[in-house]
Amino acid sequence: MEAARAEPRRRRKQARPGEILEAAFAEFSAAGFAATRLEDVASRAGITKGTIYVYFPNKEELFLATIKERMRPTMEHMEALTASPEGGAMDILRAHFHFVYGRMVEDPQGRELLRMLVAEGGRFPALTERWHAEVIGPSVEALRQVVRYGIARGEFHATAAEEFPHLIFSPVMMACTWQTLFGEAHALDLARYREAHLDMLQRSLERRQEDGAAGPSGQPSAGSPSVSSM
Amino acid sequence: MEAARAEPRRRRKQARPGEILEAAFAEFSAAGFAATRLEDVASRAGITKGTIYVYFPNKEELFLATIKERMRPTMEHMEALTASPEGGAMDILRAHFHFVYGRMVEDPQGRELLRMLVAEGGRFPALTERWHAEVIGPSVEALRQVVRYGIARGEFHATAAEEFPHLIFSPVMMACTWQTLFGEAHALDLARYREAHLDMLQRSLERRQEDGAAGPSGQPSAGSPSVSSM
DNA sequence: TACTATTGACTGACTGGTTGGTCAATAAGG
DNA sequence: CCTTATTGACCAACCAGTCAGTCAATAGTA
Repeated sequence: MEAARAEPRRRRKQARPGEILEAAFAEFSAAGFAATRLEDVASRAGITKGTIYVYFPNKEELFLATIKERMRPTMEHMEALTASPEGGAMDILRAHFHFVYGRMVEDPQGRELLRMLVAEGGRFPALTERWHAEVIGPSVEALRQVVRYGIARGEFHATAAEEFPHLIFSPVMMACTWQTLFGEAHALDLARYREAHLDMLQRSLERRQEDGAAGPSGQPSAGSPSVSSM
Repeated sequence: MEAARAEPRRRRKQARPGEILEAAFAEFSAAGFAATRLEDVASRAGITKGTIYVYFPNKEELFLATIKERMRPTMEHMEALTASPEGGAMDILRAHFHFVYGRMVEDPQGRELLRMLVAEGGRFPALTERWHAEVIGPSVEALRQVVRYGIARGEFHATAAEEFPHLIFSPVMMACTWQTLFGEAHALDLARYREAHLDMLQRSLERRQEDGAAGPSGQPSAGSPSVSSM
């Protein structure tokens, strides 16, 4: 434990918080908030317990910081998705879910994040609210915009998915949870699953003859209308 | 603690285990396994900690018993669903999901059960495996049978939902989780949500002209994408 | 009916181990 | 030297699990 101290001591101050957060994420996601021992977090980060308290005031704040750290990249993607759409609505969904599957389902840390938020949500209402406000809410709203856009341009029919975009997102959540819980023994073939998801989506959203014409102009094949609202 | 001893002391032996399980469910679901104190379980059940150990060997077994107790009714429904189907496949799905929404989404205890299994699954692999073996696995398989039945009778097209019935179930899970986490501040309108779910399902499963014939004889026409079983 | 003996569900004080959090001492720059 | 990041021994609280003892309800006796 005393060997391999090549790092200059002063510079560690920069790196420590990140190292601690990384170790904390691993420990928290393995054992949950209550059952995680700070001594284990410390030893995983290559330090001792006391040092954690130099950078974080207590266990709870460490936990919150850990979650926030992992939430950031997904939050950034959400902003991009909300930007004004162009091209086929189904293509936008395809691209979006490609990112989401990569980020949340295939990446074990993404899955763990979801699991932790579900598991500990009850004890950290502020965290849950923040998650909703900054990730989930915008995500639902962005999907709703895409669906609206698809309806407006005559690509989609007037689907209930406009009211409940949750429906088109839910298979992602299912896959996350499934892989986390049963992945060891009963793993899903994620590539095929994702394609199946998108196929179902297309079939349930696309407009057909019997749906009649849709769109503000009344002409389905008109140019792409903008979705500037909100 | 000494007043109100109307109950005959001897007869309590019958009722105690059930009372303890009920109290334990409330406490475990509120705080999680690790953070739950047996003293709180006891006082909620109107007894003291020692009495718990008369009926359960330790905290872990109490937890397992609590979960198993709540899992039983759903397990029984699964067996019914697996019975040989008749009538419209979509009608069967409708009836099934009616039960499932009532049992898992609208009932707070049903939601809590799911949340607990997700939250503590990592620390109780045996429980997770049992849940998969007795509830989830059969449920997926039963849904698959219904989809297959629908395809065979020409009601559904050759859908990828045959390989991944998870897709048609996933909105239930989403609703459970959503209500548990955000239900306080951002509740879903469950009646509308369920109808939206079923509408989407119907649209994505039903056979259309361009899918070609796929009658009870089981001969899919050329060109129709066949989903190889398993 | 009255009195006593026995039972066993229940209690609650106790223990042994664990862990969040503290802080004086230490060691590594500069 | 002085500064400061880090340590690790330490404390106090907490809690799962134990067990000797209590007492209400019954069974037995006369």
